[in-house]
Amino acid sequence: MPTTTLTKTSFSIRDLAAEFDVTARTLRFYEQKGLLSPGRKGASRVYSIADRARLVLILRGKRVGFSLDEIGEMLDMEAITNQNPSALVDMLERFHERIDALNHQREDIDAAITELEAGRTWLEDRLAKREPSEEIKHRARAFEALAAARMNVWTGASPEPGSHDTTS
Amino acid sequence: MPTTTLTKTSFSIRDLAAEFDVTARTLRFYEQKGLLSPGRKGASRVYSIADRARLVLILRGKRVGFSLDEIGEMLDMEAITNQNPSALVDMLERFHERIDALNHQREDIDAAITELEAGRTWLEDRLAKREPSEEIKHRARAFEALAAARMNVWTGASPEPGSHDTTS
DNA sequence: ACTCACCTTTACGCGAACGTCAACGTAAAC
DNA sequence: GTTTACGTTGACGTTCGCGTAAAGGTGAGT
Repeated sequence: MPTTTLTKTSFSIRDLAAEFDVTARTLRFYEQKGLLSPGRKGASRVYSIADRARLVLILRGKRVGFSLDEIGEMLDMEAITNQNPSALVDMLERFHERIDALNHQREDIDAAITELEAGRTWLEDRLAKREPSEEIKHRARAFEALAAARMNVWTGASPEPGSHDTTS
Repeated sequence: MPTTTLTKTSFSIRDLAAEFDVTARTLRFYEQKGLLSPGRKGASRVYSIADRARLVLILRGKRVGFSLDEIGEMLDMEAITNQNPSALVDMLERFHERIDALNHQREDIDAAITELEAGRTWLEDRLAKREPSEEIKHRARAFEALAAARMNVWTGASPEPGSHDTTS
C-alpha cells in the first residue's frame, strides 16, 4: 500500500504554488502553454489531484532539462493517440532519443559531481592549513593541471541528442 | 596510460566549434563572459589544449543545468584563491549545495527515465497491435491513471537546493 | 458599506544565451 | 589581381521562462 497518502483532493493556485515553491504566475503560464488545465469555480482555478500530478511531472521535466514545449508533448499522450501510426513512430523515436539523452546526462552529472568533490576537498584543504599565498597559487595551478590531465579521459566532443553520433 | 590521445595541441575557432557542435559565436560569447581566454595569432583566436579542456567543463556544466556565470565562478579557482577565508567558506558551502543539487538531479533523471520507459512501452504496444480507436482512448486514459496512481509515491514538493531561501 | 485578502486577465519587461546581419581584415588559391 | 574561405568586432534581434505592474472582480469579516 501507499507510502504516503494525500489528505486534500483539490487545490487552489496558492496551495500548489506554496507546495512546489513556484509562483501563481508560473502556474497560469503553464496553463496558458497548455500544460495544465485546471477546473474553474467561478473565475478561480481549481486544481485536481491529477493536475497536481501533472505539475510534478512538469517540474521534474524542467529539472532534467526539458523545455516546456517538450514536456507538453510528452505529457499529452491522448493527443498522440489520435495521430496516425507514422506519427506514433516519430514519437517513439523521440522517446528513445530522450531516454538516451537522459542516460548520457546521468554520466555528465556523475562527472560533474566528481569534479565538484575534487574542488570541495581542494577548498577544504585550503581552509584547514592556511598556506602562504605563493603556495596557494601553486595549488590553484595544480587544480588546473588536474583538469588538463583529464583531457585524455574526456575523449572529446559530446554526443548531442538528436544526432547520428557514434559515441566513443 | 590514456584511453584516448589527442593529436592536435592547438585549435582554431572552427575546430572547436565543429568538434563540440557549437557555433563560433558561442565561443566568442564565452570568451566575452570570461569563461575562455584563448591566445591570438594576429587577430585570430588560437585555442590551447587547456582552453579546450575548459570548454569541455563549460559544456558539461551547461548540460547539468548550471548558468554560465556559475560555471565561470566554479572554473576560476585562481580568483577564489585570492579571496579571504570567509569567501572560501562561502564558496565551500555553495559547492556543497551544488553537489546536493546534482545528487537530487540524479534521482530526478532516474525517475524521468522510468516514466519515459513506461511511455515507450506504451507506444510500442500501441504500434504492435493496432486496436480500435475506442480502445486506444481507453489506454490513453490508463496512462494518465498510471500517473495519478503514482501520486502516493511522489509524496509532494521537491526539496530545493537552498532550503529556506526567499527567491523573489 | 468598507476593508482585506485573494483571485482574475492583459500586457509590457527582462535576463540569459545565443542568432544574425553588417562591415571589414587577411591569407591562401586560382 | 581577385575570388574564396575564414577570421574579426559591433550591434541589434530572438526565444524561453517567467516577473511585474495595472486594473479589476469576489467573497468573508467587521
